[in-house]
Amino acid sequence: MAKRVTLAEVAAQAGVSPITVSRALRRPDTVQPETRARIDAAVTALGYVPDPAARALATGRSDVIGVLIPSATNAVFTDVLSGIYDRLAESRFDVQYGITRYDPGTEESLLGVFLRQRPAGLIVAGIDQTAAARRLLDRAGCPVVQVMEIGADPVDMMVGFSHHDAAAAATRHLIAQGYRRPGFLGARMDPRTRRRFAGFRAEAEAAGIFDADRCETTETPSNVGMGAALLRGLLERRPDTDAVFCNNDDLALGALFEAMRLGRAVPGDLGICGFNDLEMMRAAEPPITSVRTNRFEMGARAAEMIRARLEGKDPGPALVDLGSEVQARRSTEGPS
Amino acid sequence: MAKRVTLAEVAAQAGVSPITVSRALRRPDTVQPETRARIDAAVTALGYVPDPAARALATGRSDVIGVLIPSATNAVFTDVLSGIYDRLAESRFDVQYGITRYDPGTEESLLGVFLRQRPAGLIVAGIDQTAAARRLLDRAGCPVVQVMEIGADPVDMMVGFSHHDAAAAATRHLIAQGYRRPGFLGARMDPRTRRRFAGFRAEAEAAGIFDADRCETTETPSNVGMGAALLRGLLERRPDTDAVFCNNDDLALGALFEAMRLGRAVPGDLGICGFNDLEMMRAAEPPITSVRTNRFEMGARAAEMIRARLEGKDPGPALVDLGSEVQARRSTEGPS
DNA sequence: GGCTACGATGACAGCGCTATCATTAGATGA
DNA sequence: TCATCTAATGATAGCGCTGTCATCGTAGCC
Repeated sequence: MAKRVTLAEVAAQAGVSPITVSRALRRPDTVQPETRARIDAAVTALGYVPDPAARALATGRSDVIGVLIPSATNAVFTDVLSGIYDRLAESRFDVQYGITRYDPGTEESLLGVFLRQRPAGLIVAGIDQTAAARRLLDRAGCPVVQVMEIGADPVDMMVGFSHHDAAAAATRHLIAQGYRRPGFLGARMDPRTRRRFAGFRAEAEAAGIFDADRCETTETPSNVGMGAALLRGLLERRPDTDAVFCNNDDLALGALFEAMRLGRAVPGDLGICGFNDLEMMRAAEPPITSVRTNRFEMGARAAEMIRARLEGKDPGPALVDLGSEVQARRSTEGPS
Repeated sequence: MAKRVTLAEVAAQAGVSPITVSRALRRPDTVQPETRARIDAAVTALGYVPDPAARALATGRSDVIGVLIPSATNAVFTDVLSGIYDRLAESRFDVQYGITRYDPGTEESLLGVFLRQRPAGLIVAGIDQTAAARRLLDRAGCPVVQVMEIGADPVDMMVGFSHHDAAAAATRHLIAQGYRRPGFLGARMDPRTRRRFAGFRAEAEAAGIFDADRCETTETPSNVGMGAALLRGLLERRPDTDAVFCNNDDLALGALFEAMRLGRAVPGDLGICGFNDLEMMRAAEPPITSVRTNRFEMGARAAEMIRARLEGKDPGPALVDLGSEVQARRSTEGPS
């Protein structure tokens, strides 16, 4: 256990009072250059590092930025996390995160855990907090960014994109490519998934080709095997389905493998479109069309907005739409 | 900002002194049942939650368990993280994590960040710390668990498996299946990757079929597209290669897609074996052989060991080998 | 009955830092 | 020259909790 060096020891070494050291560290411009130099020398000589707990207690404020995400294994959220981390790594802030497991109740209680630490800022995924959680956020007393989505009535700031519109664009792409009997594969029907489904449905209905029987969904978590299972189920019921919009890329990959097993040519017999545009979509054979979302950027922007607010700079607009774009690839080149 | 309820207020409400409330909360068996009941009632009535910063300052110990992993997006580490999280979510401990980006220097400095918080415990990935980091860990003054690997000379506790042996087993499997000209694909040649390569090499040499020209590696990060590129490169140089052991599943998936593009039948013309056994391996077409490692369990055990130590229970053996096993699937059914 | 032993509770101080206000020295101007 | 102001620094107190020791009351024992 390295012995702790206190402010007072640094002060003694530098021949000033502790409070001056504190100031020199936090607002260097308020102490005379030569005093500061002496203090800096003492700090490095003794290897002083501030005690975050003591600071938190004295200021009633910690340097923790809390992040609430539904899952630690879903690539979508880990990409956002990376973005956050990237912009906070060199700062005085620490990231602490909580996993909600897609459960609003868990989110609510984790929010309590974070709040009692008086966090410097809060980043939460989505816009579907419970009423109680919403109330907690409203009174958080720190910058709050909702990520992943945009919607009306932000708690504070928001950076994301419209899942509805992104799914609608993907559906339009399928239709434009000539597919006329598109289906939908979805797992873990969380609020974002539902909005994507709504986007698919709206666009399919507008084209007069929506068929509820071509929508294969499950509440269980999403993975590649599930994509295969869902496609199999869908094709058993509606063998003439000529394309599928998959709620995410894992499902799309599973659908591709299942199509191979069933001897359905992609894209000739079956068009496949994913969502999120993970790296593997581009590398697949055939390469799979997907909807690119800017996940890393989302986290990065959220972190930047919080930092800007905390450092008194201009955080820019409170609502940032990062958009999305369909990455058209061979898997949706059109029916043969 | 929800106003903070202090211990003193709870004490007043319950008609006892603050210190008794403190005791009732931390070691309930040391206060009389009825006193405790009164205190509990006051706590719930006022919605009291302890201030972690004040506690940390008073005890010189925080409830933070620090986790150091190389990457937040690599499924391997997020699975470990999930395991840790799973066993700590309901406890008084908070997880705080740092990303080393596979850089020993970053690991060292992050270690400093954690240590100054006087963490309750530390979990670090791997056994390849710098000398300075090693020294810090030795003096950490808290339980330390190294995860992902096992090796000689643990800092404190260790839970993992032998990457060398796991790779050797996979290689033996390829040979047993009849492949005689196996190659190796590797990206991001970190220490674990190198040990896996060593395992492959040892086994191939033992069989008298090692060929350095069949080893295609790169220092750049691993992904599916890279798997495809590496296989292409390998086959250009050694077209008669009849199997590949891929350093991870992303590479294996990329290799599968590339084989499809090149018209090489898997497993007849080319056997493919991955590493980690991510879910998608089972769902692929053909299903891909891979080496199962117990990542979630690894995190879970690490967390349990730390908790046991902190709670004065028996943490069990300090070195836990979780092993690994080859999951044989169609992709290595043997050459045609 | 008087003593010890022990369990339950409380008083006090202090963890390391910072907010607040006070003080000092130096600069400015009539 | 003296009053006035400003910048730099210091003294004091306290953030909310817990370690340590003191105190009190009661059971147990001869």
